Amino acid sequence: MLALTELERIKRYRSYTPGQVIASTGEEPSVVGSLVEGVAHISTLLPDGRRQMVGLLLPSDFVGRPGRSRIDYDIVAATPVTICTFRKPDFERLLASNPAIERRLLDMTLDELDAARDWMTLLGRKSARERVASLVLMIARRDAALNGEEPTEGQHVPLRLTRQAIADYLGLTIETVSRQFSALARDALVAHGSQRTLEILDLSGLMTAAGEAV
Amino acid sequence: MLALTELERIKRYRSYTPGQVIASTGEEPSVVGSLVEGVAHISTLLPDGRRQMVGLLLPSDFVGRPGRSRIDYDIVAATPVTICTFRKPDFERLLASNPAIERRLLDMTLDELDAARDWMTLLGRKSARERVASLVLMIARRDAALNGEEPTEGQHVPLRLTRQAIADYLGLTIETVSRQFSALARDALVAHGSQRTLEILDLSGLMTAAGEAV
DNA sequence: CGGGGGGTTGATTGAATTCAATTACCGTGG
DNA sequence: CCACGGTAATTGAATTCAATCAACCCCCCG
Repeated sequence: MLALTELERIKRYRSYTPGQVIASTGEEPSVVGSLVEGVAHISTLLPDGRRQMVGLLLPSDFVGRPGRSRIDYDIVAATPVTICTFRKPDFERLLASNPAIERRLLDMTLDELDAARDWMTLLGRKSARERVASLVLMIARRDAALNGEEPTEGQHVPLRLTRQAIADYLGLTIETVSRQFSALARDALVAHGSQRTLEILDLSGLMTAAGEAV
Repeated sequence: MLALTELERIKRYRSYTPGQVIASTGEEPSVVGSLVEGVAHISTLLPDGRRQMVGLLLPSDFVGRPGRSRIDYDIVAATPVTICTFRKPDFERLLASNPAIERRLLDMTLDELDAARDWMTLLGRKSARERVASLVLMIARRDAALNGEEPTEGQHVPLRLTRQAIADYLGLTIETVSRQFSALARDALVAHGSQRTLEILDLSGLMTAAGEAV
């Protein structure tokens, strides 16, 4: 691909420490690029401090908005993060000269839209128990998919999120999240592992608890 | 633009009556195109019948998913709807030959993603009162924007949605929606007009009630 | 050894749902 | 034109689920 060398020439790497703000509401985002390593949170903040996470950025995800000057959410590094960035004009030029990249970007955005809509159903209609079970399943699926596998009983699921991040993601409080994890363990659907990891004991039970068809 | 005549040649019109299903979960969507007239709802359904609306299609919105074979939500006409459609292969060919259309599609999808994320904040963190007030403001803004205006006190806002549709949109029950409308009227923020219309009495009060900064 | 962040658990409160009854609205046909 | 039937909407009372307020634990790190 012709663009690759061009791309090599204009790319730069930036690193962020956990908690560091990558972009914030109202700003013109300074970076456009691709997340190479780590996890970042996309969240919105109501005037009184309530926070809702509206997206998760993982390696290979695109960061920033082509063709838009202002964003309405915050992007914060949750772990050490490395982003491969381009300056905006360079990137715009690259886009214009290479329709395939734009096509890829459209596909990724459509996937994000689907994910956002799934999440809307969770936030609008699911109970606390269903939300927590759904999150466990989502992470288990994503992890299994990395190796081209399906989630299985016995699978160890690393959450990689604090209780506060989980609560902000699920639209709950940390106390409720904690209670629901305990309840899922009490019902023998999952077992607590060490440090933010848990084990799936009953997959179909977990799916039922998540409000999915089994 | 060269593509216009080509476009004219391959387009077809389809009409739907209120309540008619335009596309449904699991299907390969038969239509790709642009909504010309009317309102359609995008919603997801949990196995036990709970429904969440995840999007609204209005004139000029794009319907369908380029490059994806299966959708995970239902699209239903809420009013009489007309869609300008293309057959998939025709449309794919058009896309390939005309990068500008793809760019436009990307922009529209990014806007939809922003809207979905706003809605996630509403669903995850706002109270019933805030949700109802937010909806009224959203519709008032959209209506005012059609004439290039801002929402004003005295403005008559046509909701054009049944209580059930509002409830499915806001992640509430119809009873709660009804109570909150009554409460907003009791507090003199809005006044009931006839048949699914209401009048804004106190704009900044309504914004406060919606959880926005004033 | 002390302190602090993250996490769990308990008691209480409160907001929204559920269950139930009533009223308003609208098109149809007598 | 009005009575009728059905759907949509409102209102009330009881219940439920999650938030809030508060105490405590655990473990790691200084």
